Amino acid sequence: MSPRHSAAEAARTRERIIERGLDLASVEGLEGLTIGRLAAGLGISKSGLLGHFGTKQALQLAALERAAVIFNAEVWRPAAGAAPGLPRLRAVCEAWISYLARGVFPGGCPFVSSTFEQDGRSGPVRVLLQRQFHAWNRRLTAEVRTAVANGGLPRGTDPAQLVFELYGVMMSLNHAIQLHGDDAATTRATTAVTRLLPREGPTARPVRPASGGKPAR
Amino acid sequence: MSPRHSAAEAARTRERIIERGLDLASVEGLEGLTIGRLAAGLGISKSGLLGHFGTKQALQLAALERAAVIFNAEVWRPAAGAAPGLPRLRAVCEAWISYLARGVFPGGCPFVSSTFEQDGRSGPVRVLLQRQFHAWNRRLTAEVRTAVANGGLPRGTDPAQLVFELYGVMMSLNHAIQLHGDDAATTRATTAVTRLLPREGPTARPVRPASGGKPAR
DNA sequence: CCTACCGATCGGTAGG
DNA sequence: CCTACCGATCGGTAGG
Repeated sequence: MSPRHSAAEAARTRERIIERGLDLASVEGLEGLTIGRLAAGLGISKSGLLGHFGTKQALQLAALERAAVIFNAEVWRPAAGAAPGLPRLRAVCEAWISYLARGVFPGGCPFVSSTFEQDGRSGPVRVLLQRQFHAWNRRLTAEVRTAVANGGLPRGTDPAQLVFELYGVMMSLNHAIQLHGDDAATTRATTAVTRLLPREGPTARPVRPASGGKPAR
Repeated sequence: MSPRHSAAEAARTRERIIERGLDLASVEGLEGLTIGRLAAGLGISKSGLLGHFGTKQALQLAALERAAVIFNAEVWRPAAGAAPGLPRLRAVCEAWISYLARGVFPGGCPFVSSTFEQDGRSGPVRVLLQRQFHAWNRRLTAEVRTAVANGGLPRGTDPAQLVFELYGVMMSLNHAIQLHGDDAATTRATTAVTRLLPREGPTARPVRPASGGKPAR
């Protein structure tokens, strides 16, 4: 009657696969997340591993979903207690920088590695990545709008512009750490964020479209 | 006496391989630059292709060297005629944005795709990438110093900080174009550069380390 | 969860 | 530049 392995054991194995797979993907990319290598690293057979997901693609999707959970726990949750608007934005960026600087994943942020790997492809993996970036975009943009509404950021601030620049800071930081091992970049990222999200409030120069350029949306 | 194919013909074939290989690498990454696929696309045999380079790694290195030549022609050369310092920096950034927006490579800037693919690996390809980024860093940093010296940028500007942030703008732009097909990001990149490299000169707020942070070198 | 296997593709070599 | 081939590894399946 009882199976050789309980459902709970099977679920735990599945967790281990995703965890290890995500670490592997952060280093080797979602394509380098090969079933054979992952199975060998876990001490199980390829078919045993594949039984949990069916296809490599399903494993890739599961790894991305898990990455989102961890990113949320590392970057959003620590900031959730801060006051809405500018304080929360600053807390998010601080946690974001810390997440990159501490090397939560051995190969850096898996979303960064994955996006530049997958952007030339098509299919469900790319689509999921797009949706995940969009979701994070919306969250940040909404928080910027709140900051503008409650006076934390100057009127005239372009939310999409600010989010675009914050992304840049984080990608540049990820790059500096991963390619050059340059820990001084952490300080630079903090400096850049401080200038984008000034403490001083409404008297600071607003982040808005350049005069002459047509406003974005 | 005369070989079946002249040295000139062989050299032209080599050029075609590198050209096509670089396009392929910008989409699939330097690892996805497989000999079989590239050979099939060019209508030659795998061994015929490999004869020009010996190993896949040598092909990858040749592709990266070629990428640097093209990047230089696209981004540095158009700006070389501008006055040293701030005008040249602005011209470089304009050309850089244009290079990304025009889609000179089908998969975006090959240095961006490659750096996030290779940063978890080791070996000559990663080392070359590091050297290429360092060389470009030095060039930009020197130009920033010139701008500070001749009054184009405010005293107290931290060159490494400014270069760090310019990289971020370009990576964010590459990401927005390649993953989201978001052409509005081009305007945002221009806006960000305009704020980092102000027209107004010495009265603008300097890009320097945040107070409290130790100055970066 | 396993062993045993499939066809396809990988980088690379031998020999011409 | 070619054909013909190598061992290794890929994602995945059959059958238990």
